[in-house]
Amino acid sequence: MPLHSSERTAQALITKLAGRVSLTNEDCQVLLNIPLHVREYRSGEDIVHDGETPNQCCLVLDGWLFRYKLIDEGKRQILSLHVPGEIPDLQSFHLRVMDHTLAALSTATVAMIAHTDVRRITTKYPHLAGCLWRETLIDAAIFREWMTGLGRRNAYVRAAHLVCEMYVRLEAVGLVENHTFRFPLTQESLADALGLTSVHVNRTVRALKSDGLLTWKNRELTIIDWHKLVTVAQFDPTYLHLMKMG
Amino acid sequence: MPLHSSERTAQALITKLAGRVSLTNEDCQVLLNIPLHVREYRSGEDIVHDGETPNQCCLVLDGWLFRYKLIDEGKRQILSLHVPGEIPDLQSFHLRVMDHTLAALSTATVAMIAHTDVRRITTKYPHLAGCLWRETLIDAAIFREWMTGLGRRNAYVRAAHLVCEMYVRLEAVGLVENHTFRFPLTQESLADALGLTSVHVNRTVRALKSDGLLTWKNRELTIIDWHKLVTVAQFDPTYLHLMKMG
DNA sequence: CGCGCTATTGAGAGAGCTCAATGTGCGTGG
DNA sequence: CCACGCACATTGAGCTCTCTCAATAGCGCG
Repeated sequence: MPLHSSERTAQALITKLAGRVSLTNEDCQVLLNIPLHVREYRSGEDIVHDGETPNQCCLVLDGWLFRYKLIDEGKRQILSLHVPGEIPDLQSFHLRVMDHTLAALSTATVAMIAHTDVRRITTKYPHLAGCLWRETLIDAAIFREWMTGLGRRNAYVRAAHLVCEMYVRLEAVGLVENHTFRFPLTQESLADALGLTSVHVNRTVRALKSDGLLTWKNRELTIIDWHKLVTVAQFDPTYLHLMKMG
Repeated sequence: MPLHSSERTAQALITKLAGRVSLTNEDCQVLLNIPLHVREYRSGEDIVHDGETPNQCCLVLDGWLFRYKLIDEGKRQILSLHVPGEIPDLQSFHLRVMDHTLAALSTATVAMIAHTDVRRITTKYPHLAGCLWRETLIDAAIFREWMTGLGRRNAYVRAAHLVCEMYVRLEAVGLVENHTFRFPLTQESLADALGLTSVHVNRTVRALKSDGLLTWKNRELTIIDWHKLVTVAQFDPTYLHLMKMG
């Protein structure tokens, strides 16, 4: 029997959280009953803008989102990439004003959750509050790793590291098949994520390909030599905190 | 009448939180009753190490702490600086393993808080849980700003931006006097925070000084021209989320 | 068929790095 | 009170990673 639309969507969140913490049956029931408002975004479309004061946040159901800041004369830094099961703007629940913009990287389906509902749940169910808090902390852990790359890793290593990270994150939500996954970035957006120019990304990616580490074509990326990639990137997935807790 | 030592220390946290959210009398009472264990650290001493699984976190009472990651061959990225009133490793409450190291930047006094006590409080007082959650979100907001600097700002602007940030953060806890504050970094640690080499930091700082923006001597930094500094850095303090909420 | 977006390539320039030497201030011990 | 050691700061010179500018190529879609 097919699930209701709202159940199907909340299921994404449950699956994600359940992969990281222990959820009781009650927890699951509560999550399944959150009112959701499903919405589609086109690639490149802004969802919540820098400076706004949102009263809802969004759960990614399908496609990728990303967050970015703009500084003088069109310079852009991409702060994070978000895949299904994540709530990229959960911070807006406790921080009134957006200090960056959330947008769709590809065509994307998201489920909006009202802050009032989040408040109701976090007040009544401390364990669920803890789960959500934890998600925002993992977010921050990823920021720390990116900072380290931006400050101390060269272009080649930094790119390799990002590929490792996205591979592991997508694996965790079942979106990798045959070492292959959708990687819906343009070279320009990849450049903005890595703090480079698109010209240099082009050369860096070419090197990664010609060194036999990966292939990337038509928004599909395939890992050719995981071991070498991990070695190059000095990739240690601890910071993704995928282990269960609580 | 002098406060008890533990009251005096918890007061630091209350003052900090009260500057950002509304605390009820009950909230304050709860905070004042947290068992604390005060401890001193020498400059440079590690407090919690990468890979550890701490069962407590620490409130800064005096001095500065910092967090960092080490990568191959001694490269170091400083991820954050922490001043009195902050709880730099609060994330360890929900993330079992440390993905970075917390250390003392200067001689520092901290108050240790057991995770069990945090759990007791956050479970029973959702509003306080929210306050603490919010603190970790502000942490993450600062990460985002630093990432933007690391990826997209040049050395001069990045350094100016950090000075602006620390000025505002210290102002908020009353540690600025006459546009002057303690800035206990060496050029080497500043370099690791900015993702530069100490040689380049030396030249960058010289430029900031000779452009009449600031002075910095004997670990004391004075802002000479705040307006120009803000303009150079394109500094907008929104991301510090100093406005009250909730 | 042609427009628009994305990717690719070349060549020159520059911000920031590396290596290495020198300077400065301060605490310690004789 | 001076000598010494140590940590930190400063400076020079050459180098390289990444950027800028600009041109060309490929591809999907109306």
